Amino acid sequence: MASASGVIVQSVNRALDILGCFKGQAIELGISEIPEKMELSKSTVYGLVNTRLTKGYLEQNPQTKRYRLGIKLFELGTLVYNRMDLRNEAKVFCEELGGKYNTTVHLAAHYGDEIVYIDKVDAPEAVIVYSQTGKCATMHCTGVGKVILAFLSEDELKQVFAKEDFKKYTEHTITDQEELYRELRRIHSRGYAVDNEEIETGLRCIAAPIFNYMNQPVAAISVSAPTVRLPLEQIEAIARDVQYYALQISQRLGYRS
Amino acid sequence: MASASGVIVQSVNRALDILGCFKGQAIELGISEIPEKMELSKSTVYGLVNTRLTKGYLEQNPQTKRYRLGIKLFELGTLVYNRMDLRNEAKVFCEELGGKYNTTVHLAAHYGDEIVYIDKVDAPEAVIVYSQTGKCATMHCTGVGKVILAFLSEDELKQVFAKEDFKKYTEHTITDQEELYRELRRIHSRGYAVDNEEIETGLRCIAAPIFNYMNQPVAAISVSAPTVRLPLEQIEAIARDVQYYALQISQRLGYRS
DNA sequence: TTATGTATTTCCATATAATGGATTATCTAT
DNA sequence: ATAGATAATCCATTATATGGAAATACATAA
Repeated sequence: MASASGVIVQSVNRALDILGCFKGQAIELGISEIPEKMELSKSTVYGLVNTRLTKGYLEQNPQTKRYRLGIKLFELGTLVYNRMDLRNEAKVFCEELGGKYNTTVHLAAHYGDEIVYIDKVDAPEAVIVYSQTGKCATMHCTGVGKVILAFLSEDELKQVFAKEDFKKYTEHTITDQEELYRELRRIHSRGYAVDNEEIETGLRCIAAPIFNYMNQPVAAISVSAPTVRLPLEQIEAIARDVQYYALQISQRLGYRS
Repeated sequence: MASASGVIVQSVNRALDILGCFKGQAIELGISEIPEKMELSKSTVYGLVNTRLTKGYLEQNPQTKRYRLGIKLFELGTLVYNRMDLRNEAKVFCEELGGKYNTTVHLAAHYGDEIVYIDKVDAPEAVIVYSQTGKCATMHCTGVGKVILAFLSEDELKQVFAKEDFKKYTEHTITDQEELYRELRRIHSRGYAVDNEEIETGLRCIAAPIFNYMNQPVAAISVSAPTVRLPLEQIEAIARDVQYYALQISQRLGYRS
């Protein structure tokens, strides 16, 4: 994925970059705001945008003339969602795990150089549920992120480190690269990761890796809950269980230890 | 949307058509199966596919070398989903309606010349739930489809009729164009549509239209349940309630009767 | 192991089609 | 009515996408 080998069609590439502009805060963009974000002339952007528009990949607000991501992306997105083998295999295990500890369970997958949440099972007693599904996990301060990093090869890890900015979310967030390396080694040796209020104060999280038949860490599951419900002294016991479920899923993917 | 006005960038257009090839039964396609489905040379397709590949809009199975829709579509799809104003506005009303009659409630929106299910609230007692979300509704044999058709202008209706093939799903499916016209007039005058086992035997469904501030039928909601739970003699009463909720949503969109 | 067939990937010269700059049209607000 | 801002259109130029052919990779069978 990250390997930019082979033929790249410029206009298609640019059109895809334009879609990327809509991932930020701005839900709608005017036609002249897009060239500001990328080195392109307005008329070039216009052609690209207009092409996507006619196909429903972008929509235009008839009042404001501004553009936003279109329904076709939703259609294809749900297709991808429904066809995701990993998600389908993991579903029952995630539900069982969540029910056991009354925690939210996340399933995240590793694609190229990002980790994407692909499913979530809410805690039975959950009150407010805000879905991370479809979003990218930060690598350095989430359980699923760290545990996948911990099992990557040295090369892959370097590549990820080069792109990730180690933003500080809480006072527990590990922002020092050396310290993160040590943490990853620790995670690797014990087989699970703990996010101890590193992305949000008051939230703790235990994650274990999922491997495919080639022994690659293609995904991870995690249980997360307020610190009071995941007390430090219980972590090791729960982690073993998370690892157990992760192994079940791995085996469904053809993994044999 | 359907208006192919303005500049169209050929390669982008073709790249989007390629994505469309993956909407059918075939989840994965080989590079040489794609040119079969569209008038293009293999190397052209290769360039287009490869470009999408590097951006994560397509993925390649390393074993089989075959392609499938990529994670980026899922990411953007969920963005679209979360940002859909209509869905956010309608949510509470759909839930209330579903709870009241213990039925599944669907919300579908009208985009260009298709009607897409954008949300679903399961019946509280539902056992098997299979989500239509993200899929297109057939226009001639679903409640939401018919009720939106019924409020389109003559021109728009003609355009839709030209594209839709009136496939017969059950013995109740209306396949005759003239008969469908009569049905649509009936729906228009009484303000709601009934799908009486027209897409699936044993399933009945009542739908009402949602209008925007320009009085256009931009969406519809429907309640659906096994025929035994929506007996014919209760339909009119329930329909009035469905219309009521639809009106609430319409007003949220700025509609003023 | 070698041969054979199938599917993918790469190469390259050519002409087409995408591009950027300039112009015009369309709104919005004053 | 006017100004200002933004969107849409036009068009000549050349960079770029394209199709045909060739090469590679891979799987299956001899």
